[in-house]
Amino acid sequence: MTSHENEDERVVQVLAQLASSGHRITNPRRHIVAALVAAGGHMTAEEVAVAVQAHDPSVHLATVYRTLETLERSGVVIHIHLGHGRAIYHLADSSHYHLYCQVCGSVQEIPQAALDNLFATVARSYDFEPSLGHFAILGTCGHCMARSGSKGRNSGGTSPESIA
Amino acid sequence: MTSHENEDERVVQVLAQLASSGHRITNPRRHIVAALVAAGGHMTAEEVAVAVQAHDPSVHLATVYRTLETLERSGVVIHIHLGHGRAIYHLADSSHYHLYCQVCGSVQEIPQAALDNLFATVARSYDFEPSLGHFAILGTCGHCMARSGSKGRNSGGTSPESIA
DNA sequence: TTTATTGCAAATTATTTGCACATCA
DNA sequence: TGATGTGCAAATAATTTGCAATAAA
Repeated sequence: MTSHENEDERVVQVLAQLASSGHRITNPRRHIVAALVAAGGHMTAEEVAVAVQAHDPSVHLATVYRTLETLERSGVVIHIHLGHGRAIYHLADSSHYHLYCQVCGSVQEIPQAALDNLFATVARSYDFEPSLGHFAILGTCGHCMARSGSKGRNSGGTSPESIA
Repeated sequence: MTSHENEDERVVQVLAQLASSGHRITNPRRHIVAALVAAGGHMTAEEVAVAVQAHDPSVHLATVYRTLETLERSGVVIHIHLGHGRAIYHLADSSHYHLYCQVCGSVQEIPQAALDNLFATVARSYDFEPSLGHFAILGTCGHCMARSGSKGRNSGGTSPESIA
């Protein structure tokens, strides 16, 4: 029950920040924030809708999209793209990047600092400021790598035979 | 005119590879390949269609999509996602990553080798094999960076105040 | 000939929008 | 009360698919 209380607290926090951004606190918004907090992570808009509708079936998917956008503009939610059109949303508590396994669909988070060097290199060498924050890094996780007999089907060719 | 001849040659090469993959050489396919070669780079499916239709208006967008997929399966074309749903296609001649400026929409290519070391590090640390090949690295190019008075609106937070 | 390809229209998927009604501050 | 938010249905945008007609090998 303690985690439950923590969750409730977090919900209140988020709603407070929403309110302080000049937005109203409504029932759909309460449910949507609660769903995000409960999931503790990555959800598609539709997954949010399903979770919310378990509590209140009248909440419409369009409202979920609009609320998610509002939450994002208020800085409490972030969305990233996993590739083929679908976006996933999560609370903006920690700054991290996402490693998305194209094989099993798992999402691993890595601290932003992990890629600082990479970004610095790109910025320096190519006069370009990367912002992977809203984008996942696609690839294959170790699990799937092992399963497929070290024969990664990775669509790019990160493999040895890079033609450079 | 020399570059024209080179282009023609390249078109023949690509069509040959397509044929050797067991596919038929048709008029739409000739035009589509020619468009990709002429553009020398990144095009959306619709841009390809427009270019093709300048030569033969009867070629349908659906055919462009199907041909692009066929070309990709034959290994002569690659597509990457720039973010919001749109995919871009290009010939698979050189292995490179794409730096996509979210502000002006420009795409800069960087050789794959440039980031290999860094990615290898990620792979080692997180047991994950990235394949940015089919994905662009989003961010802001130097131009737009300067234009916006060093006040990057980059959605992630690549900025100093990383919360780690 | 006979199987791959094409054109066209209709279907999908993910998301957005117009609008009249409901509701929060 | 009066602006903000909501449900619903319809609109988009990008891409895919069924199918009968067409063309390559």
